[in-house]
Amino acid sequence: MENKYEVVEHDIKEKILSGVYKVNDRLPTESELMKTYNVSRYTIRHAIGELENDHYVYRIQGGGMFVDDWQKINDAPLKSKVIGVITTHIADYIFPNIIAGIDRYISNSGYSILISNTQNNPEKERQSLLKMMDSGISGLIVEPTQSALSNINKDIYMKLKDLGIPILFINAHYSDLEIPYIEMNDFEGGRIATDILFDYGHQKILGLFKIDDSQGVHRMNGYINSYRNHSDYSLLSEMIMYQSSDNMHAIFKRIENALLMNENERPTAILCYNDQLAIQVMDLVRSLSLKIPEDISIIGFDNYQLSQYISPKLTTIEHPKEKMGHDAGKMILDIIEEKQDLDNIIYEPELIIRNSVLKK
Amino acid sequence: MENKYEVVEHDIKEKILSGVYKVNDRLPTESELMKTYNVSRYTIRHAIGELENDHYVYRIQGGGMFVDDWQKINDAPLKSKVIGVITTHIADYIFPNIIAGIDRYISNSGYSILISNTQNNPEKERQSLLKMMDSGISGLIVEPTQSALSNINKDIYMKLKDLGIPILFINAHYSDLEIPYIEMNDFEGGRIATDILFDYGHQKILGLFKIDDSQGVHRMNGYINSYRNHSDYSLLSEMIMYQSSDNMHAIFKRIENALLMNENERPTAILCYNDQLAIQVMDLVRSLSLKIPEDISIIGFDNYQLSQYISPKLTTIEHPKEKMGHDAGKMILDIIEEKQDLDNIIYEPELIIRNSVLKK
DNA sequence: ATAAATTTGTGCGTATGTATC
DNA sequence: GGATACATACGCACAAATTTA
Repeated sequence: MENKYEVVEHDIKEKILSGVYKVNDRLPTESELMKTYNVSRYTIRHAIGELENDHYVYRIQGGGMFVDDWQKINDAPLKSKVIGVITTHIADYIFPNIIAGIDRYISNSGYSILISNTQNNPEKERQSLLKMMDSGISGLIVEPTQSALSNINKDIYMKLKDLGIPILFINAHYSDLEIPYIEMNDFEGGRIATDILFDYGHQKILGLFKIDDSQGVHRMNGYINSYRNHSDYSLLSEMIMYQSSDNMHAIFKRIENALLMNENERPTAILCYNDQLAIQVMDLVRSLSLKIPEDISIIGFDNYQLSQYISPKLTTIEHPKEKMGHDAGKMILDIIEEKQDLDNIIYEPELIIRNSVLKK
Repeated sequence: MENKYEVVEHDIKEKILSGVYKVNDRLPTESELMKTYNVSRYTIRHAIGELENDHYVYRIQGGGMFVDDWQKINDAPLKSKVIGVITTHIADYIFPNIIAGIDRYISNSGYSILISNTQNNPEKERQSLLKMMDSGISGLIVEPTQSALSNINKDIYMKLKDLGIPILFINAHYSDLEIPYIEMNDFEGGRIATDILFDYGHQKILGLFKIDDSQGVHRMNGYINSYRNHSDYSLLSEMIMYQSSDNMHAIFKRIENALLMNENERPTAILCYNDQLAIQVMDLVRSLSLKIPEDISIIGFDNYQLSQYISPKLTTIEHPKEKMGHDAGKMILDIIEEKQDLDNIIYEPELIIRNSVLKK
């Protein structure tokens, strides 16, 4: 049999849940409830006390009793309104802009960002994924680590899908997972960057590509495609591929060797995997007493903020950054709320012409 | 005054916490407690009821009252290993470096960062704090918003302290809260930056200060202090104070007017609140066909990454950024794990001399 | 195995304290 | 200041579960 206080408790709780009493509505006074249910004041207080513990009611001495924000408080531990974001770096390069774009969108819906970085290490990516899984996130945005290599964390991604946590990849994706993604058309970017160099009369174009992420591979393939359309030269001698695990000192030594060839043999332009590399290469070129762009033209990728402040200003391929973050935030919330997968987004590249390329 | 039931509650709770009553020990019966504390049964039941809600005690009808496994239950929500970080911006200026420094330290201990920004708006700071409170974070690092103005969120900070969530301020602190902080010695920074301009022979130094955060106020006071030591000129005509809510167009107009005075009257140097402002001011100076540093010398604050890439390279006061983040991460984990407050950290300023200041 | 004693749970009446309107 | 409403507190009675004789 239900106790008296339980009858009162359940009846009032039912009225709150069904909307008869809405959030911050004032409940009847204790005296009124005593008459309504024909019980003592103790019983009313006991019943309301239970509801107060469960955060359905709050009481103000002298003021009255009110309906608490039970939906928010009860949902909080389940639907924490947190989006996990895993990127290779947090503070460097274009990542702050991407993260800011995500934040700009999702914070309007009351979401926060739980951030973690992988430092380009798949083992760290794994640890980040496990942490995210424990943290009760509502969705996850990941920039894959070494996306061109085999994906050691497939099991975790599958597990997250099983748990009903939507995932979205940005910048690149693992081809063996059916997970939506937002990225650049990097192949096309590599192609048009190389095309413009050929159009400007360059014939030997050194390509520098990091090939453990798929951006680098696609950019390289675009470069190769353009090269095949414009030139008879063998590619191999004019392309340097590297992985993030490589000793960068040795890579720069190889670039230096290419630049130290005699004037007829050496490249007149360098296509760099990204702006970060391009800025380092510019320092190297200058240290060899070569001028940019008179002796060597340089193109980068991503339109890193610094690119327009260095001298000469760097010609580069645009990366949407903030917009990508914004779109990623929108897409992950759409998936969370509509529970439906949406189409991938691919941005077409756009060349930003500045002063690091010479028209011959 | 403490109510009777609170006296009983606290006394029993203290005995549980101190180990007089251990987990699953049987407590004295209600009758015994009535005699011990010389109160009614109602009061005993009220006291024990509170302890039951907080999971310090469980009761078995007919069986007795026992000590609950309070350590496990109370620690569970704290186990989230997440540090909240609230800053004015996420992607801009020096904040990515600070955040990266925090991450570098705390990720080694398995912690993640839950990030939120205030866009320099105290109301947004409030929302961020409330979100953090709901998210079960273990600690909180906050860069105060408009720290020189009255703090509308004191109640939330107090609540967080009550919940046992350690808080740490960086860059500035609210003076009406006893919460540890890590910041620059901004007064000294303002002083030495102004000193060097006087040492270099400048006599009229325009000071530009944002005064709704305490960094700006301290830098301004350092400037004033140096000015008093070096000059007879009235300060007021050579100092512009503004708040983030001000129309920056109007502020720049005032700077322009100061620069358009005839050569004997106009300032020969400008001390800028931070590098971000300094870079904008440099554009303004150039647009008036004045040369830096030949006509106008400029000093900023914070050693923003861009400062060494622009032309001329900006002379500025160092801001530790990554180190501050790192130290903040270490301090918040120390507080969490050792449960003891530590001393504040104040970094002494260091002048970085580049090319934006002329020795006259 | 049963009954009695013990202990907590439910419930009422009353009185006084204190915050709000 | 007065009326109202929630908070604390005491005493009593009976119910229900457990322990003990």
